[in-house]
Amino acid sequence: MEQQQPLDDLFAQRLAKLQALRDRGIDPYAPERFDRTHLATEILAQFDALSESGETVAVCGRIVSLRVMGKASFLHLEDVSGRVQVYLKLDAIGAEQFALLEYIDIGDFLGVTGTVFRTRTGEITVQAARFEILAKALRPLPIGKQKGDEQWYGLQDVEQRYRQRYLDLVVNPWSRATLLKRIQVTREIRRFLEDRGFLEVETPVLQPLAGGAAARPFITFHNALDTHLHLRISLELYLKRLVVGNLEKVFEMSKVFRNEGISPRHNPEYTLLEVYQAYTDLDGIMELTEQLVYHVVCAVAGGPTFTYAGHQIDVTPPWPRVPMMARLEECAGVTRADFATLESAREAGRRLGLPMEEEHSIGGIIDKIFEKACEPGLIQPTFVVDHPLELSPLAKKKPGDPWLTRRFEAFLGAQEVANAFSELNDPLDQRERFEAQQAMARAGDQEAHPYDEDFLRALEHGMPPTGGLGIGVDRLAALITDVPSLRDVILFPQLRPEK
RNA sequence: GCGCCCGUAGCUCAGCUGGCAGAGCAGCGGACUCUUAAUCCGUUUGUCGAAGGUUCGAAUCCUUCCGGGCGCACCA
Repeated sequence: MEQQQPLDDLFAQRLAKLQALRDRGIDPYAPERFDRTHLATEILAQFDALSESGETVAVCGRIVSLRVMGKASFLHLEDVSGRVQVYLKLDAIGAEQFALLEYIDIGDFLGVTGTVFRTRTGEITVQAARFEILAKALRPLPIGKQKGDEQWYGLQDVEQRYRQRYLDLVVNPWSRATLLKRIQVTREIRRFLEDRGFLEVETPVLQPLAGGAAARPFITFHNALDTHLHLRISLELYLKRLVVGNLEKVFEMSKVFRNEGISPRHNPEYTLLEVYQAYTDLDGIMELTEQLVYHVVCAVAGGPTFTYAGHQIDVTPPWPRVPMMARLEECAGVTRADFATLESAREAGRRLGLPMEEEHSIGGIIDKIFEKACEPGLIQPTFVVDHPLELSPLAKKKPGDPWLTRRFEAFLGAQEVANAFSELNDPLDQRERFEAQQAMARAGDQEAHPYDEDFLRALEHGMPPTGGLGIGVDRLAALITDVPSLRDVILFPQLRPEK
């Protein structure tokens, strides 16, 4: 802000233009509103009627191209809908306005009033009767030039695209389209759930204990309370408290925070959807999940199929259900007997060429083997069901087989997009699970679930049978939009701070 | 955290077996009243990511650091 470094030439030139405008009594930052009659694409769509009636239209937007000639000029204005060409002719706008063109640049905002016509070369164009500078840009817009589908120059630098996303949005239509689709994904999720009577709720981001998932939290400090607080890593435990409170059908779609590495598949803060429905079970949640994803894909992709990484993926329900252990035997040749003891489990992992030195839990080994051996093949939507108890401290045990739980993970494009279970509502069992997690924590597992006495108290007041669902919204959006990195569907992905 | 790759003008990029830092676009000046990658004439622009080293001489070679991308690890 207070930097006294000499401004570079481009900036100085534009400051001079700003001053020149002000010297003529025009302050580009003075206008507060411009009442447009049509968006750019509306001009194009309604051309016949507009040109026939000869009515006056008013359009506004950012200048994205500018071709100045001696006594006539063309430019393109871009607004939220698209682009429309504007024709400025000396005879039509007068010498005084025409002279102002000298102080206008690509990137400035302009409001134009005029009539609609078609140029000799066929482009629908607004011929200006007058124009108004609505705001000036002091820095250059790194916009490419465009002819048909081809694009020259533009903004390629990945870091700049993420740090200065506003430039990416102005300059790269494909990036804007992707991000708008991501916004559409969250909107359609809300619409789907609200239409089915789910209440959208907000629960604490700052929590005394961060539970509901296996992950390392961010820890912050509250001065007045003189206490450390954790940024939430999931939404689960507070939403279940609301089910205890008879809200029955709730969801939250909001940020959670995990203190882990950053990669194309991981952002430290990401958008998680969690849904809880009382009086339904895992199978009810499977149907809900299928219908939800089907609805979102149809709305965003225009039909039940989309392409991801070269695969055509069809999300039309129903999706196949496969038990986790059966799948493991199929693609890794391991059975439950291999997981009888920690040592035999490690041995099974080593047979498959996986490093096992760090592994200290059977569940962790099962998870790792599944991830390496089975996930790559799960391209079409698939429910993997019946996860081992050790991996699932918040899920009900499977009746008749307490080694397993009533849980599923939904895979799509070889990625886990949903995780759900019949929620454990037995407070005594839940207490035992927390104790087991505590033992794992003592054994060195930094991501073991914390012992949450307050949550147990809520369960002890009684929670109805409930099905719960979690969906990583960013990953779902990345799949539907066929982008390789989460950063492409997050407006401002996390980067190391500059300097 | 580890490994590999990248960083040159406002933008997109050449230059990299060491020898005067370049092109197109943007900008600036001029011509041009239907252009559209406007065209034509002229022209400016650099801490070559930073610091140090080798060398008569470094954008180029070496070291360290900063920032980014990808892979691995952790995870969703």
